[in-house]
Amino acid sequence: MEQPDEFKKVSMAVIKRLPKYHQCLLNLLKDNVERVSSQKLSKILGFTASQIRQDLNNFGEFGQQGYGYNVSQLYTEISKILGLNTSHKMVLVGAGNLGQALANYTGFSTHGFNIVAIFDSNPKLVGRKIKDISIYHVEDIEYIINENDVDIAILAVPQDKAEKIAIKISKTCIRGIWNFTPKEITVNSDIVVENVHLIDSLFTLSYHINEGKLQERLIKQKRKISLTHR
Amino acid sequence: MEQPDEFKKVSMAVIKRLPKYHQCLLNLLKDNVERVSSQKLSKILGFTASQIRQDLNNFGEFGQQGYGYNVSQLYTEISKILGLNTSHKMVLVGAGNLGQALANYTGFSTHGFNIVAIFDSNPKLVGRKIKDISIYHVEDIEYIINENDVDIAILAVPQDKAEKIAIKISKTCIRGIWNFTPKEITVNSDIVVENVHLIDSLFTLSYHINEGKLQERLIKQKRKISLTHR
DNA sequence: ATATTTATGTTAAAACTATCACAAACGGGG
DNA sequence: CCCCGTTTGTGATAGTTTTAACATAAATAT
Ligand SMILES: NC(=O)c1ccc[n+]([C@@H]2O[C@H](COP(=O)([O-])OP(=O)(O)OC[C@H]3O[C@@H](n4cnc5c(N)ncnc54)[C@H](O)[C@@H]3O)[C@@H](O)[C@H]2O)c1
Ligand SMILES: NC(=O)c1ccc[n+]([C@@H]2O[C@H](COP(=O)([O-])OP(=O)(O)OC[C@H]3O[C@@H](n4cnc5c(N)ncnc54)[C@H](O)[C@@H]3O)[C@@H](O)[C@H]2O)c1
Repeated sequence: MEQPDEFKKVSMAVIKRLPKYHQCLLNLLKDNVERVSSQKLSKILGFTASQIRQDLNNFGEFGQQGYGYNVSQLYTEISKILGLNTSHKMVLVGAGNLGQALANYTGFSTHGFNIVAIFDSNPKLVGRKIKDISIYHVEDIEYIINENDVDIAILAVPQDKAEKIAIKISKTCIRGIWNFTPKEITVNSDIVVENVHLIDSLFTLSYHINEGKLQERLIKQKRKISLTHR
Repeated sequence: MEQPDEFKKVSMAVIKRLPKYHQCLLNLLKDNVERVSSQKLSKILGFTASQIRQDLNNFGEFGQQGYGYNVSQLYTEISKILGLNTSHKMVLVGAGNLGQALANYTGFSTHGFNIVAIFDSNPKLVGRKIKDISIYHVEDIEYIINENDVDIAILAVPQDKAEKIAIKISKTCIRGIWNFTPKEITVNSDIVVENVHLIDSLFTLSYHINEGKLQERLIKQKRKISLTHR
């Protein structure tokens, strides 16, 4: 089952770091920095230089001995790898609290991610606009997605509605779902799902805040806490 | 420098799964399920039964051979580990698009995370309320945090303001910062920072959507892409 | 030209995670 | 009370990710 190097799957750990490289290189580019070494990147990003070289080598030989990496070239390559060289059309489903915040945010379109339509089930919202983007009734979603060649659907609906909508749009030309509901959605197709589970993030923060007390508790007990069910 | 077992640091990978266990057990509890085996949890969560047992063993011996885990007990224990047995006071900094969405969300308080004050620099917002929570001027933030024994600060301000505010509140009784700005903030103290980098999440989604094309490109080249800087 | 410095790509080792496998403990039924 | 099926906790194993080391190549200085 050994695969040749070229087709070896890139690990999730590496992929998660790519946006950091992208951001960092964009900053360097803005500062008119022409070249950068893994060493310098290491200083900025806090990853080891070795890791940076290995990460980049998953995708190609972008550097040169004695010179380092050309900032502009590397930025372009990483953009391509992340699929940022072409722009993306998105739809937003759910124009509630979170949906409206996302619709009003300008930071996505600066990277080529544009919301082209918004959907809701609330008749009071349908027909309105957010930043010139029309809100349509969710029943028209499949048609509008296909008609406009939309890439990505942002899910910001109540969690009990998430699954149904996900299944619905999985029959369109949608390639990815950006899911803001706490629900773990599963679509049986080649659609990619990226979850933003804010509660998990908050709980992780809480864990770290609580870590000290947790240790104290264990130290007092002098050994593992053991339970019996009655 | 070997540490005894009880004090061995729990790995990040495990911590990230704890909220999943918590959610899952809450669901079981609601369904009045009394006991559960690692096997059954495995079915629900998609982790291996072995991993689940090892994860839980980082914190104690919560199960019993031949019986499994008592849902209610395990839920309580995981809640304690995550620091959810006591309620948390939070402040929100930045009452813009995202800030308002977060302030209006009820899902945090159901887990004991309550926003007790909101801060902004915009005089038009100061004095108003969101869901009965007053918006104060950000210059009063240190006083109000300390006065109310606030745990957590939510950062939803423009990114160029993030660092300054972070430094300011790091001198209060704040224990954790939940950072929604793209800025990587560093506070030189024992304050925990949890980042929600939405752009990174979107880029990761984009990567996966683009993955197919990326492979094609590599296959056509028949080997790694190699660059020279001139 | 040639030597020296810089810095990559890559191989090897170390550290970290996940899975396997099984003895030991418990529950329940006869 | 004892047997048998269940299921944990754990030590061993396998797999993954990170870090270290270095041969090699380009750039720069001499
Ligand atoms: N607001 C937050 O800060 C926040 C934080 C974490 C998670 N979330 C999650 O994000 C999701 C949205 O949160 P929110 O606060 O914006 O909720 P919300 O109730 O304010 O908005 C939900 C919107 O979805 C619309 N809707 C309902 N059913 C629909 C359907 N079938 N099709 C299309 N639209 C439909 C509603 O009309 C409403 O406008 C929820 O799942 C929530 O759990 C929100
Ligand atoms: N809205 C989104 O969907 C979204 C998505 C990703 C990231 N973000 C990030 O979240 C942050 C907030 O985004 P937003 O869309 O809500 O922006 P916004 O401009 O709507 O809101 C920012 C708010 O912060 C206030 N503010 C400015 N300076 C302040 C200061 N010194 N102290 C206190 N308050 C101050 C402003 O008055 C404003 O109300 C930004 O860093 C943004 O990059 C937002």
